[in-house]
Amino acid sequence: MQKLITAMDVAKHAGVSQSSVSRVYFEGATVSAKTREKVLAAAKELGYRPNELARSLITNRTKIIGIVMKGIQNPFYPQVLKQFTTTFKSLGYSIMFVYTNNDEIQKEDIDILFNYNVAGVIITDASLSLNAIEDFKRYKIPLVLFNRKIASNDFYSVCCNNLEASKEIAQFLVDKGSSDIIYIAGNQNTSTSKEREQGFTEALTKNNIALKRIGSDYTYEGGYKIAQQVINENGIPDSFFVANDIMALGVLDALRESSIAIPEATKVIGFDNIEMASWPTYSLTTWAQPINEMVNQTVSYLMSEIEEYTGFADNIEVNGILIERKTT
Amino acid sequence: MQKLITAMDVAKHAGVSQSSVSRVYFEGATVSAKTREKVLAAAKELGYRPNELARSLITNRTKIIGIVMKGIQNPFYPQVLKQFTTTFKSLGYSIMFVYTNNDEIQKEDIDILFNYNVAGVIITDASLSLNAIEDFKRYKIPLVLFNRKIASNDFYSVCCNNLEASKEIAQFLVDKGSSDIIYIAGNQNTSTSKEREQGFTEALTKNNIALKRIGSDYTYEGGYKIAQQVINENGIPDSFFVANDIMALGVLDALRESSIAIPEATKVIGFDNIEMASWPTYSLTTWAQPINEMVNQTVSYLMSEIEEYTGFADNIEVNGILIERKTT
DNA sequence: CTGAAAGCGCTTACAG
DNA sequence: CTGAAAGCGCTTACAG
Repeated sequence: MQKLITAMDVAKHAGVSQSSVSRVYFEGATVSAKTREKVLAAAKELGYRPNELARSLITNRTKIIGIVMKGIQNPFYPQVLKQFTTTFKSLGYSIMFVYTNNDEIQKEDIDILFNYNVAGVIITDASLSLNAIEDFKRYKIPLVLFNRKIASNDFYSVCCNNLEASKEIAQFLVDKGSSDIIYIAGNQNTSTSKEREQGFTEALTKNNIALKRIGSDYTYEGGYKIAQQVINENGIPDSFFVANDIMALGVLDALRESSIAIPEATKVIGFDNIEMASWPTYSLTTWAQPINEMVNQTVSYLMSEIEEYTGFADNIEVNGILIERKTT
Repeated sequence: MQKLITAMDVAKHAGVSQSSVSRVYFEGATVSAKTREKVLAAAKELGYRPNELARSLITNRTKIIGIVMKGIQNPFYPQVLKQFTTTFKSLGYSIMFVYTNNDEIQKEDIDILFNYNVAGVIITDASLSLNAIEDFKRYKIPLVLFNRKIASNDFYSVCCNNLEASKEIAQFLVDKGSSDIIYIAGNQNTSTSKEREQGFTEALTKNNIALKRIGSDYTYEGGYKIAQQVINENGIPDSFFVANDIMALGVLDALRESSIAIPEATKVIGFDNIEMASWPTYSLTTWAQPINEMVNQTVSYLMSEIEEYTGFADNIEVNGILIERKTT
């Protein structure tokens, strides 16, 4: 390994003390313009850069945010990741990325983040095992559940207002004249799918319509298969409310393969407003999740908890908006 | 901030020295079974975990790999990210994720990775500014350019064999009877687009066919617009070779909107084999990039350079395979 | 096999 | 404003 240029090397070269070098790179420290100049010149010449690891060790705080993601196959999440990365970068924070297959985050998934002493963690589209919950509490690491909440209410979560959204969606379909409606759910036990189902059911009940529910898994293939099944077995309803866009695209494709006219014979509405929903082939009516605002809420909570840990928990719900396109 | 449990705390609790605690957690160190037991028991009780930052500082090496990604909107790359994360995790490495908008990676994009003293870096779908090149050389950080190469040949790159692939694609189209063929290029200056164009041109020339080339930008919208333009201005060719799948989907959608029968009136072939290419709506013929093998080549190079830095550079080309679907 | 001690590259009271 | 010194939590020769 290459010998690192350290603050000591720069100090010698500049004829100042190592502390002075440190002060030049530490925001808020006071150094005279003259010293700063000498240090920066020496640093440039030697190719010095402050070692972030040493910094983190001595200050006992890192500028790393852990992001744990499951559904990276769903185009919604790369967008989210992009937003987070960009926003945190502007605040001087880096992203440690963890991919997991677990619906319920396990201790093993996050161990490494704790070992690196991350400043905060964001978990998207997954819940937490008891083990993991304990660790977050024990080590007082700020956590935000993004687009998912957990039953215990022990952590801060940021979601779209799913209940309100699905009520509006239901009313929208009813107003369009639908009375025979199928809800295609996402993975069981996910708060998003449950809430969307709940709001939807409530609004339908108000209109004296019984909900038909079919379970699926938040994937394109899941939506595709379920729609085929509906076509073959149940007959086509007036409309489908599909718990996320990527499934809705599967539903659309299956309906088309059976030459079912949309929106004439049946209507389809999704959730998320992923990029593909706006493609002319799909032109999917959907609910836009306000990613920007959700990201901002998450970031500002984390920043304040990093500043001073309180463990404060809340479920934040951000309003979205219906995007009407050609499938309704 | 919470007081950390350190090796010293564990040592006192277990009645051994701090060195012994360290040895229990350091692979390859020798400790008696008895000591190990005492230490682990104490550690468990106290909730000790070795501080990765202190470790990295003293050993002067981290277990962090930086991944710099530009095209996260293209579904090809989330897949790549997933593979890298999974593979590196099994090797004990974590991922620091950097998103950038720059076609040419700038010093600012990677500064933070150097400050964290990452063990290695992967840059996908982007090239390097001179500044950045210098830094990688100067600090001797192993680097792999993934799915992109740069002119200077100074770094290891891992790509699909674009030249061979595009030759085969050309021959495939010619064999299908095409003689009027348009190539829709990706971003200018990207090695992938240039190589695909070159191989394609060579094979067409052999068949006495002149290439028609239109530049675009590797996005869905880009493909869509170009195809509309072709429809309105140039007339439909026998077939399109589109430099990546996401653009090809845009092309398909535009053709369909104009009710152009595929593959009867014109054929379309893409590159990447992203998941959506297999969706029944698209069923796009394409070239499958062997992601797994590309990832493995990247990882094994990085691992050996981390073991012992040589700065060895090479351009690795991995063979892919034509996936024939319904658009040809 | 184990412990005492040096040292990784920083920040930060403490004097001056 | 600046320097000398302690200390963050580890690894690793060095003795024993």
